[in-house]
Amino acid sequence: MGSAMAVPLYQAKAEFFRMLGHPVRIRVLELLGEGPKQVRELLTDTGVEASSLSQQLAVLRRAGIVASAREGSTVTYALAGPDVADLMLAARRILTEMLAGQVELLDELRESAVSRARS
Amino acid sequence: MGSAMAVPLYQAKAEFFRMLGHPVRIRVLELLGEGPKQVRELLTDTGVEASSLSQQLAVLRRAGIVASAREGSTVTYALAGPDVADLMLAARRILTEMLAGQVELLDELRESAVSRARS
DNA sequence: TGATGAATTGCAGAGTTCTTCAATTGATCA
DNA sequence: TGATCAATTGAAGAACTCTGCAATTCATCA
Repeated sequence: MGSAMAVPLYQAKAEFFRMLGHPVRIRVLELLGEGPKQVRELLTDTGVEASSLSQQLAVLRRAGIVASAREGSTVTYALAGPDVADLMLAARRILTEMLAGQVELLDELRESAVSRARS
Repeated sequence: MGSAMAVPLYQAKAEFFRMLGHPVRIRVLELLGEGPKQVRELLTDTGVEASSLSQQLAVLRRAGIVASAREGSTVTYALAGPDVADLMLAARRILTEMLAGQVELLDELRESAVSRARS
């Protein structure tokens, strides 16, 4: 404990969320939530360029949120720990609520736009 | 339901996380978790430039995660709904676990670096 | 060994986000 | 009204991220 260069917690949090902030990375994490997957599977499931996927996998690897293992000529990825799966579930739950909230908000906005138009 | 231009869910998620991915925005959300705050309070608590804070508040506002209300010459911000507070709590919990995991991972890395150095 | 397939890395250009300065809006009060 | 404080907006440059091409690594197998 007590490193020479402690990163403030709020900054670590921000970096963590930023790391999650990319559609391909989200998809990969959700796919890995189902279980370990080979890169070829991730490739076909996401439909992105091989090198582009690799770049995003590298981001997740550097963050320590996934782990890769070479098996012969193929590479398999998996979530780095059970917490990560929990995290993805929590995020999904939270986001579903959030998006529901946004829909309501949208309705409100629509409503007030209408009343503004009427006046 | 069923808008003309539905955004894929994983993209909405990515945007949401990206929106969280900034140290000042994280700090603001945590401060607002304690209760509504005036901009002046946020200013002194975060210590950033006024215009910089305003920019970040605008990001949170556009995302619909905070709400602002003018009261005389000052403006007060609050979390836009109870889900948001839950979200922040969940994120904190998750991240604490994650960071603990990272420390372990770091220990492992240190360990393997040492054994590599030995061989 | 060389040819092939799987995955990664390096890199350049396009695009996005951050910060800061200056200008603006809105409210208060002498 | 004009002076002042609070907060926001606009805009420009620096910094960062993303994509896709080309080159590379690593393993397999004829």
